[in-house]
Amino acid sequence: MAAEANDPPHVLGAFIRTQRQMAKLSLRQLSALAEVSNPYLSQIERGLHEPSVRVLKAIADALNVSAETLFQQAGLVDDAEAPDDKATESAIRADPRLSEAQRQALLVVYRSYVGDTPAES
Amino acid sequence: MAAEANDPPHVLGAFIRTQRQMAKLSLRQLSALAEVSNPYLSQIERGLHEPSVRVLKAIADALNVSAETLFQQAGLVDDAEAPDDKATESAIRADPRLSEAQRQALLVVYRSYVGDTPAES
DNA sequence: CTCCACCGCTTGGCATGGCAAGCAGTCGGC
DNA sequence: GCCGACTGCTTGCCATGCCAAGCGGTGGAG
Repeated sequence: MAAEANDPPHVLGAFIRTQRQMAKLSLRQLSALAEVSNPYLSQIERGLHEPSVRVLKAIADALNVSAETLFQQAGLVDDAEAPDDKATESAIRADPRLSEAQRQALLVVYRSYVGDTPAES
Repeated sequence: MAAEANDPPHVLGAFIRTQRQMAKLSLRQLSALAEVSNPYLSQIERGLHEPSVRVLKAIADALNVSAETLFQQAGLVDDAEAPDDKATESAIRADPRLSEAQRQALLVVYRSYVGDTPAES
């Protein structure tokens, strides 16, 4: 009953490793960018440790991913929180710098990403 | 001269304490809700410790504030620059429903619309 | 083949996170 | 007066985060 996939640190580590490899970085390169030691990064990637906020942020920065994304992987947005589904859409709608056409285009793209059909409700 | 205000843990602690008092909760009550020990919560509020991700999330939950808000107080969102102009960009960055690739793509499109070059780092 | 540079991983140890137990102070009832 | 029940805080102590040093393995240059 290893249940690897349910282990939060394990999931986070796998995600980080994947991101690192996609960015074509070696473990040491990333560790240098994030200013953490290379052994510790290795341990994080293999799920042996749950990194602190500071380290998590540093890694997110070095990988050019948003910190929120990593926090999500770290298992902290599991249920009770309202994920604020509408936040992005609202922001796009309210943005004064967009023309109407641009606004519509952006919304279409965004909805296709999140799998939200305009809803014929 | 203890630069209290600049100490990330100190700021975070003060914020938590304020939120707790606004919610009319005693220290022990909040500690029970968040499932952390009351002495430790006391230490966090006074800036003596920097809580882990797990504890931070638990406290955010118990206080009914978004985890993101606490992370911001914890000093890990140095992107920050987001007055009015950046509302849309922030929303995209924070959106949990986007994959990293999608997030980047959306940002590129948005920036091309508003004529904003990445500018930073 | 030897050497050097890189890869990722293991090990020991110090610093910090986090808790159980116990402290002093305040308030209301007896 | 004395007593519980509440407030927040201090003090050991163990578990964990995090790093310096060193390991074996691979691949190209001499």
